[in-house]
Amino acid sequence: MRSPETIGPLLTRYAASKSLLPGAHIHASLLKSGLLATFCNHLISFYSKCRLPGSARRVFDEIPDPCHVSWSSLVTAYSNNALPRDALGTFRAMRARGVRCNEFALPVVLKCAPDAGLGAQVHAVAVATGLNGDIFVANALVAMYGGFGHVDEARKVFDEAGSQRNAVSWNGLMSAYVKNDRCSEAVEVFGEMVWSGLRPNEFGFSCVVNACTGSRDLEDGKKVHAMAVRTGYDRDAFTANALVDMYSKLGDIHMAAVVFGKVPETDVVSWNAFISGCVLHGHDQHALELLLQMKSSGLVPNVFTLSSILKACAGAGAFDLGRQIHGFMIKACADSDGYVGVGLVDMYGRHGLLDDARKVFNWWIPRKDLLFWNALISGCSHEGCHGEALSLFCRMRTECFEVNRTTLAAVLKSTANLEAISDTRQVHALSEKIGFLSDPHVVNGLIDSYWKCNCLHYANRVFEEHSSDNIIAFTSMITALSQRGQGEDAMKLFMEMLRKGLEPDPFVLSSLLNACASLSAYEQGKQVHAHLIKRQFMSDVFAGNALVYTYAKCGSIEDADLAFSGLPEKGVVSWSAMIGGLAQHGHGKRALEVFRGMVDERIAPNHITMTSVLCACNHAGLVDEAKRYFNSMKEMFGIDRTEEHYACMIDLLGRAGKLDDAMDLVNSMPFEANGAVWGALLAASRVHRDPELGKLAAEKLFILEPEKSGTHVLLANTYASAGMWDEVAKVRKLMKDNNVKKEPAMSWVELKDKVHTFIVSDKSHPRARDIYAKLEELGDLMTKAGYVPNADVDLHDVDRGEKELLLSHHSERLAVAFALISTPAGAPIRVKKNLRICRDCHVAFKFISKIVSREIIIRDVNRFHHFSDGACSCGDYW
DNA sequence: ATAGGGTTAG
Repeated sequence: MRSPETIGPLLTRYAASKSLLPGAHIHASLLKSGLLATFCNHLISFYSKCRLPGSARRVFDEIPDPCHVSWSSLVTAYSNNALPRDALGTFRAMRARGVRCNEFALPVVLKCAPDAGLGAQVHAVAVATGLNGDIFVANALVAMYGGFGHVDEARKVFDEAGSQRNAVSWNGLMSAYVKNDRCSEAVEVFGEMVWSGLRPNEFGFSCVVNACTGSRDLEDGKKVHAMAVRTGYDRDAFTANALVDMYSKLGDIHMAAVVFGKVPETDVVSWNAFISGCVLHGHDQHALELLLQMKSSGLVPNVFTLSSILKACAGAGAFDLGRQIHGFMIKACADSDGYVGVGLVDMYGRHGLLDDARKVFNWWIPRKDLLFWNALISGCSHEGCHGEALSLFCRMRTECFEVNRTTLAAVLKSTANLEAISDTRQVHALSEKIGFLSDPHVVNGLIDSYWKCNCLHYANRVFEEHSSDNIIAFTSMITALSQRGQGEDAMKLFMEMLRKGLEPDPFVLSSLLNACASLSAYEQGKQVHAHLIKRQFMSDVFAGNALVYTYAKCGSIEDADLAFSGLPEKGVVSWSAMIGGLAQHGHGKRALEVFRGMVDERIAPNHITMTSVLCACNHAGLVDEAKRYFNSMKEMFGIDRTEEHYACMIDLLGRAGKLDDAMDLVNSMPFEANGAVWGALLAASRVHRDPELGKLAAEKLFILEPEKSGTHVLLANTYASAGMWDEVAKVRKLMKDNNVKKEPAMSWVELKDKVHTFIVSDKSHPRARDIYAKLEELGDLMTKAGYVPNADVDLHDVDRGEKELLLSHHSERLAVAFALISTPAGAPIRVKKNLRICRDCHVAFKFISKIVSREIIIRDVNRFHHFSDGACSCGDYW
């Protein structure tokens, strides 16, 4: 037996190193020698630290008359071993017995308080016993109030602590603000602490970094980072991880990578922080690469990692990996974590695998909370099962009771697509009732839904109520306007937003780029690009993709290419945008090369990519390649053929003159042929002079799309191309009888900040005189160069000379002439047109491009034509 | 050298 005075320190040492066996041995010998009561407090503490609160309790029960230290040690044993109810019960028993409450018991009891009410009762005990003056107790009170959302109470306790305040007090107060979404105040508290002369420790640094993250304040964050480097606290594991989290959450992926590389001991949390930031900002592919690196560094991903990675899988189309994670989870029984389940429902939902999503949803009994419902409802909205989304929403209201902004936003997407005005109004009323009308996402959903339901009045009202300080409301309106072709109004609204002092973010700029794309506003697109650079948004994946798309739509495939090469990360959307752009510009071979590059990079194509690929084959006349892709896409990429793929294929076969093959495909496809299919066949029948097929297609179109005037014109042209003039006359009479009007052909050209609109024989433009003079001048030069007008197929009921004059006054010619007299020599000219370019203008622009030595780029409804030096990029195949 | 308070990833 050891000498009694060494026993206490020994037990303390065993407790610190959790050496259970030697400690238990001492316990036994104390029992034997009858000295237990002397060292009972050491023993209770020892068992508590060894995570054996039951043994601590048995020691306590052996003591005939436990003192206040024994009592508070037992309370601590329960509290520190996650038994809050036992801790509280023991505390009550101790109070009931009249045992003195000391300053050690209160903090651990406060940690166990289930709500602020009980916490306040403990606070009252502290005041009654005068223990509230103890700084440990005060700090614990600050933490308790902070944790239950009573920040102002926490502040009061903090203030009352006066000169006793220490670093823990400051950190606790900061944490209280951070936990209650008052991050900028937390940053201020940090400033006060520094000002008061107290040097922040590692807790303070990690806490203030989180505050900067929460208040999205990168400027302050960088200052704190610099300060941490100066004081060496950037080497602290928590602070380093918090810095990684800050940079990656705030979108500075580059700095996140730098800081991540300097984390002294990279752990799962560091990886998770970095990976989740990547996913948050759309760098899905990067996130997946990080997972591999993480695994090869020997760390095991946990549920945090997996739920981030599932999002990345959903975004990047890395669907096999998603399935592997699902399998891994079933095996590892990691299903208790709801986040991963939600990630699975979300991933399957976004992949169009609604059955799998439903299965996971129905199988995940343990925690079917709000998030699960949201994931499934979002999946349904996403996949177009809008009716199911609505009925799930109703079921949810009875089974789950809770609804949040994600739910509302998802269900509004469905009411929008169903154009269900009364449902939209009901969701609007519910949002108002439960206080979500201040939420930007809900406002966004409402505006969008009212737009789609054609209720401009309500959309405007919601917008005006929230427009003053809400950038998301502006973004919704700008998106809605640009999607409805009101690009100019979208630009105006953006200017208004700037005037109101709202800082543009990547979302609104991406939306604005779409407006530029729809307007073919190249110059304005470049300005938005400049905004993106100036505000350091170039690492934003969405904005980057929008740039590719916009430059392509504005006729500059070179700029699109540059934007594409500069993307920080290329996802399926980026590749598809580039392939689609190349396809529209007639660079079929290059589009296919890019597609092969995409496959080499192991980016899984989706159905949109495949449409672009087929479209590329179409514009370049690559029939065999198209057939190969069309026939093997299911097998190679797991993509089912959609109506669009069939329409594209039928168009391609028709254009190539394989009308029989095209009809075979129409008859064998699993869809009812739609307007796009018959339209393609009608166009093909005109080019390849098959009036019989033209008649059939036109008859279908008269039923399917009676509102479209183009059908009559194309049919008449088909007859005209086959020399069937009687039939031409019949169609013309039919048009007159049915009062069908040709959709007016229009062209647009951008000059500086303004888009100029022209219609045929337009005289309304302020510079009309100069424009017509230019056309006349060009006409002479063209005739000298060998140009012969081709007026055979024009439907206007006028004599030949007049027809030729009309041709030379087509809207695209006016637009080109206007650009010629308004822009410097040699500058390329970009014109957008609402119909297909006419044959005669196509010939004329070839001549003009050579005469004036300019590149003329025409975007028609179908594709781009680049005229340069007497030739067109389409090779006259269109 | 008997007990207590504040920090990280979805």
